[in-house]
Amino acid sequence: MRRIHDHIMGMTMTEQQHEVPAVPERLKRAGLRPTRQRLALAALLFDHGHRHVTAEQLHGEADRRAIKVSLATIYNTLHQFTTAGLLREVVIEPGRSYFDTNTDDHHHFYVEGIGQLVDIPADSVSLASLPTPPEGTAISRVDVIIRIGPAQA
Amino acid sequence: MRRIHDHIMGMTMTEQQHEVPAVPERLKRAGLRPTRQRLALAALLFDHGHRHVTAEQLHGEADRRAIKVSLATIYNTLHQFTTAGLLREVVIEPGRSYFDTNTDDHHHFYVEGIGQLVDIPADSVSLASLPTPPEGTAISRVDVIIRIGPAQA
DNA sequence: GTGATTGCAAATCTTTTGCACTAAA
DNA sequence: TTTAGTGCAAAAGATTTGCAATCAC
Repeated sequence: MRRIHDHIMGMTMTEQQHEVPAVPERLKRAGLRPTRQRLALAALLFDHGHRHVTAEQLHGEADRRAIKVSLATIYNTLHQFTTAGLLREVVIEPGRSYFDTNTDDHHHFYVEGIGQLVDIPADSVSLASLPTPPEGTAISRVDVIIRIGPAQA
Repeated sequence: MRRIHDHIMGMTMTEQQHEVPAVPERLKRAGLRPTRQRLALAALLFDHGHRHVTAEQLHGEADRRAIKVSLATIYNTLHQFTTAGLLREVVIEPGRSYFDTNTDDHHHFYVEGIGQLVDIPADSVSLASLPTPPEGTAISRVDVIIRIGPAQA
C-alpha cells in the first residue's frame, strides 16, 4: 500500500499548508476505519490529481491493479467518502453518477457523447444575482453544467 | 378527446401570436403521428401550465383518468417529445429523469427531500463570462440547478 | 394495405440490501 | 473480543427492447 497523503491531488505546498489532513485522518474523523479497501480506493482516487469517476470505472481500475474490492463496497465507499466531504457527487445523465475528487466550489463542462467531465473554476463563471430561494429554504448548492458538443452542431 | 391547442400552457395571447403551432401540428412536423396516446399525453402535459413530471408520475395520471397507456409508451413518448423540442429533460438525481414542459431558456430550483422542481427565469440568473469551451466544441446547453433545503440546515 | 405505433413481458443497467464472514481496534 | 466493514448474491428501480397485434394514413 502506498502512502496516499504524500501528494494530495496536485495541490501546491501553499495549499497543503492549510492543514488539509491526510486521508486516513479524514476518514477517522468521519468515523470511518481506514481499512485496506478504503485506503486502496483512496489511493486510486486521490493520488493522481483531480478525477471524475463512476463506480463502474473505479471498479474496473481496482480490478486491473489486482485490488480485490466488490462493486457493492465501491458504492458504499464512494457514498461514505461523499458524506465525509472527500468527494462530490455530480449528476449529469440519468442512470449514472460521477464522483468528483475536487470538492472545492466549481462547475463542469460535460462533453456529450463521450460522457466526459471537465472542471471549470468557480471564478470562470460569474453567477451574479441569484434569485431568492422560497421562504424557509436556503441554498445548499449551485450546480452549473455546461454541455458541449461538436462545433456548429 | 379534448382540444389541446385551445390553451397552450398559460401563455398570454401576445405570446401565442408568436405562431406557436398547435401540438398536433408540431408532432406532424417532427414526423410523429398524432396518435390517441400521444395526444392524450400531450393534453396531460400541456393543457395546464408548465409542469415537471417523471415518467412514473405521468403514467399514474393517465391511469387515474382511465387513459390506457403502457409505461413503455410513456417513456417512448417523453423521449420523442423531447427530441421534437416539446419537452426538455432535466437530470437532477441519479436514477430519475424529469421532463419539463417549459423549453425556453431557464433554470431550476430543486427542493431536496421533496424532489420538487421550480422554474427560474433565465434573466434571474446573471451568467456572465462563460468560459470558452475546448477547441472544436460548442456549448449546446447550460444548466443551472440551485439546490435548496430547509433554512440554516 | 402498409408502415408506424403500441403493449406486454422480458431484458438491461445501475444501485441498494441482507446476511454470513472477516478484519480493525 | 467487539463492532465495523466486506463480499456475494439477490433485490430493487428506472429505463429499454423485441415482437406480435393494432392503428393512422
